[in-house]
Amino acid sequence: MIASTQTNHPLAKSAADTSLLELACAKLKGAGLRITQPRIAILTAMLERGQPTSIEQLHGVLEAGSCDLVTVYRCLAAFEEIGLVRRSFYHNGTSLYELSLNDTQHYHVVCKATNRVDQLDAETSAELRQTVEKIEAKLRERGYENVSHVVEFFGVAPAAARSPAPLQAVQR
Amino acid sequence: MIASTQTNHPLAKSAADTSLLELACAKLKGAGLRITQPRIAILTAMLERGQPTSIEQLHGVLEAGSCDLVTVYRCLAAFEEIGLVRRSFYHNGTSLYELSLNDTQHYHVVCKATNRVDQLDAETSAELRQTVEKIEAKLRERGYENVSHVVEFFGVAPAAARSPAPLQAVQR
DNA sequence: GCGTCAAAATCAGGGTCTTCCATGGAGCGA
DNA sequence: TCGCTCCATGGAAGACCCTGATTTTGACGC
Repeated sequence: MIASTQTNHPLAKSAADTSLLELACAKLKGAGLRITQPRIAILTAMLERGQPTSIEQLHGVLEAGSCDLVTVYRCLAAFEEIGLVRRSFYHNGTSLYELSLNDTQHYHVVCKATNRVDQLDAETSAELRQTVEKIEAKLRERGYENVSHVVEFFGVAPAAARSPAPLQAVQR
Repeated sequence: MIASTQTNHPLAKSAADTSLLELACAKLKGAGLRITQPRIAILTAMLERGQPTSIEQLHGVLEAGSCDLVTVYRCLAAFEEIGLVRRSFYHNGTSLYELSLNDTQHYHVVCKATNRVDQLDAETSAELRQTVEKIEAKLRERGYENVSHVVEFFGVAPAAARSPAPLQAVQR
């Protein structure tokens, strides 16, 4: 269950993260939502993680920073509502959340054994995205509104990548 | 709680369904599983439904036919294990199950408002399948085993398609 | 038919998520 | 800067979904 292995980055939040945080706050404001301490904490945690994260994991990371579990649920629901985060799934159906600040969507492979999340390579992602967007366009033609999608790959990761639990091996 | 809204198909099981049921039973046997009344009831219900169905809905349909909810859970888990059913998701993350007897996988659009499930047209499905299979092949090259995927589209269906038989919006 | 053992029923429990209500604090106007 | 107004949060309780453990039933081989 991915214990509290999260590496506490000793380095301060990078400048890039900070600007992304501001972007996220702007989105919040734009949607008429308030900018509060817990929300900033959640967004910061997601930025630092940089990969799909379960609510449980998020709350674990935030424990030091004081934020109720219920609040995490509510915030993520709100964020999803306004399109600030995207939801994906583990193999067993648990929800994962990921920031969607830059509009390029990433696609993932989730290890069925360890729940480690890896990304598809850029070229493959691009091709997939193209196909998916074409389909979404067709759906809109058929009259569907507010179209979205979930694409997720699962598999048992090769032992080499699985064993050392490097976590964070993959980031944007 | 999904009232007894399920349409009791007045028509008897079609011949096609019967032969598919036999095929499913053969798969069960092949996997070393026994053929039991509840399992047949579940399979029959899924065949009649012919589209992704939640466990709750399945149990609702089966109520007349006497099958415990726990049994439905376990049977579907067993079926998924041997590849007899495929799992997909609602927009809210609830699991849906669908028989996968013929090896051509269907892709769906789920209405965010009513949870009605619709299929993509054949051509689009085929194109998508091709892309996805290519990606899965790449993943296997990278060392992933037991590769699978979930692809799901969501949207608010056009009113025309939405109004008839709104099939109980599932709330959590 | 009979025995064996997997599968189903039943009961109970854990964990996840939601709801409720009182309180706090962000944002806004004066 | 101050105070007001709601939205957001915290905390606890509880609903719901799913899973184990154990007993009972019944499918299958002989």
